[in-house]
Amino acid sequence: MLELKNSVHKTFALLEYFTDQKPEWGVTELANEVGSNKSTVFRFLAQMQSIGILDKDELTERYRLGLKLFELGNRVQLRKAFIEKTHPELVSVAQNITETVHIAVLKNHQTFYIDKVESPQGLKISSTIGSSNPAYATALGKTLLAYLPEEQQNQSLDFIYKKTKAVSFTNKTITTKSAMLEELQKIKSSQYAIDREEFEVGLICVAIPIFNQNQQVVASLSASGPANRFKETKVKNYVATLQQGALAIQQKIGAFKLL
Amino acid sequence: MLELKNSVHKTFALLEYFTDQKPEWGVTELANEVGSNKSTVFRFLAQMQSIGILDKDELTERYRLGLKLFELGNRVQLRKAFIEKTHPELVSVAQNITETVHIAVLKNHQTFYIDKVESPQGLKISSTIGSSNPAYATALGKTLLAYLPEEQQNQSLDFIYKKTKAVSFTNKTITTKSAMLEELQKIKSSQYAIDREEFEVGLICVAIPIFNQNQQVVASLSASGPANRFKETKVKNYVATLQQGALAIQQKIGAFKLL
DNA sequence: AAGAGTGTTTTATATAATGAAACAACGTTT
DNA sequence: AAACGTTGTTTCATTATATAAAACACTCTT
Repeated sequence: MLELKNSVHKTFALLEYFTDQKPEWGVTELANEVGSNKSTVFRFLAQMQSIGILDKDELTERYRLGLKLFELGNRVQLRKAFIEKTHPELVSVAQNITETVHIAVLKNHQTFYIDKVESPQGLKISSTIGSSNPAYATALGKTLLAYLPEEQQNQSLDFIYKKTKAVSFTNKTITTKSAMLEELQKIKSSQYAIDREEFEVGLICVAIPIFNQNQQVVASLSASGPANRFKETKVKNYVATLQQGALAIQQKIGAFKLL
Repeated sequence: MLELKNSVHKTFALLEYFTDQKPEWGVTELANEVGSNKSTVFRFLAQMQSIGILDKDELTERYRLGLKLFELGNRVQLRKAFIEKTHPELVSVAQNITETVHIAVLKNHQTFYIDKVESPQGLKISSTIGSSNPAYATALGKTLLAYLPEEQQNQSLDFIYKKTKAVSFTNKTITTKSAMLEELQKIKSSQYAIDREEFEVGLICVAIPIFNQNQQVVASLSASGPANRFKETKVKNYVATLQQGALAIQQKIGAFKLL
């Protein structure tokens, strides 16, 4: 707060504190957290409340993200142009596979979840649209990396393995650039990626690339669920269904430019 | 711009210009539109771009809403707590009826669309999640008004018909408070609302209230489509299906507090 | 080669943001 | 019931940031 130069940064820095884990904040509470003055934080929150960006809970007197933000988020062209076209395909793939289906893009070297359709089954993966996971530890991310132009791919891998530290989430996580390069080759030859508990123990994910008209990867489509439901034979069927879905999506999006 | 007191207002006022109709803006263009200085607008846009709230198109050099905003919008608890629970029900209702299904709440005396599932048929209604329509001209809005506590209902109707001017969208639009009061009575006795071309010629919409545990209306569920597909007999079936869906949703949301 | 558009940077000036302190309105504790 | 410890909110002199005109850099068009 203190160090941030301008109000735009401050405004959105404050909004960042409203997470799924902590969706509600009081004035004093938030001021202590950000290390800023009570009255300063109060002004920001009150100003955002007055235009609907924040709501104030009448009972608890605490602030939370408001409908205006929801409205703005839904105006983002990504959602309008992309999700509205692709969502029905996710639904039909999910019905076919009966596992949770995700569609994601690469953003800042991370897997950025754009949309999902949840498995009808009780045991399923919980994820958040609009959030990110490390690309090197998910099938979606590996797919997106695999089909990147060589130069870009190299930049991404250097960022992941050189500039930052690739954390080991499980003992199966791929933690070196050379191992990942090998893996990406495999993915390209088999046309799909699989993540066998590389991110979370017990979780398996299968992913397929989605190309635009110019044969560039723009997104990735996946099915994920508990390990016991992803036996070899089933995976083959899943891949086939995902490929059908990816094809249908490609035809719908045409030359769509994502980022 | 000139008149706005603080940066928070200015920031979001600028974002408001990025609509579905005009999703991309150049610096000079936007500065002229808002009647403000070029360099001031530039700073705001550049600052928002630096944190991902805006993206700059590499080719056109123009700004548009960015992924960060999409991310923030998806964090709004409304979406997380409400839509994720209710969406599957919308899907099954839509499959049953084969028309576009909407769920909406009342916000600032308007019908605020939270979620939708589109009709598989070619001819269908296009609407935008996160946008609003006048409550007095839609079945969704009329349902939401009908079940409001008397005092609140009166306030809303006064706002709609006294403080502001109720526009006539078609010759069937209800444009007086007394006529609307009558209509709301009808809705309460029949348990559903219908909009026969009151908002748009050729468009019919049927809506059902959704109550929380305390018997308060929290949302409304609707099916809408072209007039020729909404004959009397079909409407009865639609209402029955919608009521089933509303019931299922009510059980899922419990005491959920919306606004 | 000049002109008319862009987006961007610079700068003195004007304006808004800041934070300590005081206040109000709660519960809780003494 | 009075004192205390919490909240959220308001005030105001001080400080720092936002502002807009002008200049600049760049890309098309003429």
